[in-house]
Amino acid sequence: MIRTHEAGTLRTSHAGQQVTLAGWVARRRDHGGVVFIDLRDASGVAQIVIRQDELAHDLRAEFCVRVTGEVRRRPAGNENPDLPTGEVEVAVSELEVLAESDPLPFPVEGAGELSEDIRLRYRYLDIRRTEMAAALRARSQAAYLVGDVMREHRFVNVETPYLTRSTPEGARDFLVPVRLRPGSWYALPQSPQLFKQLLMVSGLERYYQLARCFRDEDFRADRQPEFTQIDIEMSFVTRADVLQVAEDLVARLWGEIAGYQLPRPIPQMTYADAMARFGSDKPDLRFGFELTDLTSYFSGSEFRVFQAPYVGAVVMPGGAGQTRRELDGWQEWAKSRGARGLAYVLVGADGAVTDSGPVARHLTAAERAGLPAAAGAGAGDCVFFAAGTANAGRSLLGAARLEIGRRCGLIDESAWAFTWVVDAPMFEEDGEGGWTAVHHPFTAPLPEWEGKFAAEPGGALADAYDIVCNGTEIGGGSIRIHRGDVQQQVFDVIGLSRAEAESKFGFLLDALRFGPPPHGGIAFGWDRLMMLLTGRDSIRDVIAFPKAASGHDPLTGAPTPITPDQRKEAGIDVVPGGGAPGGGLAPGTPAAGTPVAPPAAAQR
RNA sequence: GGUCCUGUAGAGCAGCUAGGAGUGCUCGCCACCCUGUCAAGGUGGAGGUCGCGGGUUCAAAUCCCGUCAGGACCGCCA
Repeated sequence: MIRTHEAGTLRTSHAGQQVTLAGWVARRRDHGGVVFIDLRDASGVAQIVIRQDELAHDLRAEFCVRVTGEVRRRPAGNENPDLPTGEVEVAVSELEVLAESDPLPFPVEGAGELSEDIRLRYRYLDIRRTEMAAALRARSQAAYLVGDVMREHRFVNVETPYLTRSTPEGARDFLVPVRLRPGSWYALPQSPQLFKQLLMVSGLERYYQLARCFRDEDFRADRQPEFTQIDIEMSFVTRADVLQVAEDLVARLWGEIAGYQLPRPIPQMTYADAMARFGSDKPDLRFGFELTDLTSYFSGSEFRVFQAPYVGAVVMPGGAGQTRRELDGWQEWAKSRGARGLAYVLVGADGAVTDSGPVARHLTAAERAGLPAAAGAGAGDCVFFAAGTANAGRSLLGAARLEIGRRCGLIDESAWAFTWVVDAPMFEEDGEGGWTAVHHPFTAPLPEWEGKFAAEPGGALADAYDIVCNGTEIGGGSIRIHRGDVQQQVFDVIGLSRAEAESKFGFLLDALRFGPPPHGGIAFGWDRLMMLLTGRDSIRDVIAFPKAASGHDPLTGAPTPITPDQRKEAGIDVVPGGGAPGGGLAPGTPAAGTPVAPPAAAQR
């Protein structure tokens, strides 16, 4: 080693020792006759003192240096209590510049807010900053904890392929051309879902993996095109067994990283409850102000807007004091979410509904009189309404509830509020008269729905569970279908023909013919989970080299065009069907609107 | 595909509502001074296509149109 000690480890017990340190110039304080340098390495910072060395004046921020000298107690009164090493300093006898640094594109030390673009372009400098380094260290520590917990539960860590088969359902795939089979493409996995189910058929019984997943969809602050899941699957289990393991994992992570003792078991609520009470399948339980259902209250109303399948309300405490401009702002807010507006009434200081707003004058005296109590509003509050279909109305009110929570400071930022949301619907209408799987088509129905989900898809409930923390879904899973006939019924409901099913999932259906065990699992969004655990606002702050929100990598410039030669060699423009090895079109009808038909299943 | 916000020196910003010379702030950078600082301090200095293009105007960082880039959200994300 070219150093004897790490800077952040020096203490008074080292006083009198000769040490050699190596690291970066975090700060320099040049007094002419004496120069102080804060030397930073991965362990922390130590002050070094340089006298009568001309080289010291030429040091600049982020020079990489090596120093040798004696550790001394600082003179009385000059200790720095803010620094772990603040009682000592190194009196330098030798100074060597290992590498100089150009002037920095942005301050590495003491930086406040920085544009993310420049941080990503010089990500290696960004990671020198303690906040970023701390996030990556926390992530590493958390990954070790996951390994510990999974090993204690005797899970087998298996790596599943990154080069796999395109599955047209769900998100868009990232595609990889294959030189040896011109015109044929691999897809990067959206999740290891099918492989982990195959591993259950294999009899491993307990599988986990920190798996990279790829989805070619638009970005959000908490969404990246490649992201990591803690992927878990278990055999011979019921829902309760999976939740037990999941809670063990979450409890360990929050206990050791956030110092938070997770209450066990984590409470559960049904999907239907979550939607009715919070207007969301991932409710933020850090504050109350649940939605109220006023459908029956207004069932006889003459007000045409309230003659709807669903009328609901949410209360904004103190909202009656809002200016006209603020109330109009809510209309704009609602319109930006695709709603017509957000009706409201204001409750006066006397506890009675005032005449303000466009709704109050349409209500009868009786309706107005009972409204505050029915909506749970008190004097000075504002009641927002949504009327329409239950789904749309509740979603709007749920979003309004979150917005109220933010604007009114109702959310305790230091709180952790976990819940399971269980029993989601199996299917939802696809808008074209058919059904589509809410979760994925391998999700098992609740036991009581097993015999009848096909006859009544709209009401069928899945044996599925999402874990929600502070209004963010951090994981989700289900008990899977392990019988081929049930799987086939699901495919029938979602209108997937036998030929299509065979073409797309034939390998899974094959496997289900060979004694598949009952199984189920869960996957946690690792990046999102770390974002919560480290208190960051963006998933990009817990990923070493993320893509920018615009969809590219400012550091490397990827993605880039390829050369005509690369294009030719990869066989990108080759249309399979006759010429390509193993070619021929898939059996059944190729997906409509797909210009190039997918190749036949390769397993045949 | 859509809505909104942002773009001014190397970094972070103010200036824009109400047009009047690149007017300003903090940090950084360069030179010099300085032997106890720890966001060191002091003196002096350099650094600008006000994202880009067009329009209105006697005059545009400022108003209008377009465009590009970055960000947040809706759609999308089984």
